Amino acid sequence: MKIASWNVNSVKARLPHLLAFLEDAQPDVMCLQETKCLAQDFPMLEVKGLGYHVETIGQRAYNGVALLSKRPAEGLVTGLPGDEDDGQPRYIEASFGEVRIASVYLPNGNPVGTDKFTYKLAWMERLIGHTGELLKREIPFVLAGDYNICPTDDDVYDPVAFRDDALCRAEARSRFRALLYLGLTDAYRVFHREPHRYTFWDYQAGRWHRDEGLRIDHLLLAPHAADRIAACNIDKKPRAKDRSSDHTPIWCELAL
DNA sequence: ATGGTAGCCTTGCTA
Repeated sequence: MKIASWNVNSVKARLPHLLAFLEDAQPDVMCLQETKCLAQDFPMLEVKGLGYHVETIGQRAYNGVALLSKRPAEGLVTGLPGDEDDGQPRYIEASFGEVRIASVYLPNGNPVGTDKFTYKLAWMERLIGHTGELLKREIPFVLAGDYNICPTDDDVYDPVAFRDDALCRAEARSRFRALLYLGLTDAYRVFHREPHRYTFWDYQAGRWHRDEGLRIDHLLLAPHAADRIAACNIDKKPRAKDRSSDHTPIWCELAL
């Protein structure tokens, strides 16, 4: 089973690139973030035309997540549990056979010192709590998405410049590590130990051409999924295209 | 050199 994740930075602007990726990579489940459109405005026909089912929640201009899948989703959960007043569409989760998969769009949190950073940390606390609930079920699951966290300085092109950025701050990194201490596995690091491998390159200042990026998109595996991991990689080809997202897809293969 | 780019339905916000 192949699972991919991609922050597309507007699914409507990225539709040709998304369709090309689905055709080439043939993921069984594709997790999208920053779709930036209401569910009613999602380009359903084009995606369904490639044989994918679609589950999505969204709003105009910001946020939005989706699960595209070759088999229909079951047991859909929309919104991260733990705060009824949080209306930002950043989390969607469902089962595909025996595997449960979530598309996660963790808050950016910049600038530090504002309510945006407070919201990020609170959201992470809720994700930690919900992960604990999922672990109790003792099923294979994958939390895939844009975490807006560089786990270590090896995941940043310029750690000094980003020292006080919300993506690198200790408060955020410690909560990411808390997810790992609960038993989740960073799928990319199972196969790749080298530093400076990225999933995001800012549009500005020629960051892509200089390979000055961040590793902020992650596939976190529950123990029963980590037991079955066969491969994981970052696919840089979509980032090289014209009119690309600032992120590129990451995927893993589970022997399930 | 405190810049630069992209998307949205904008004239600023978010990233």
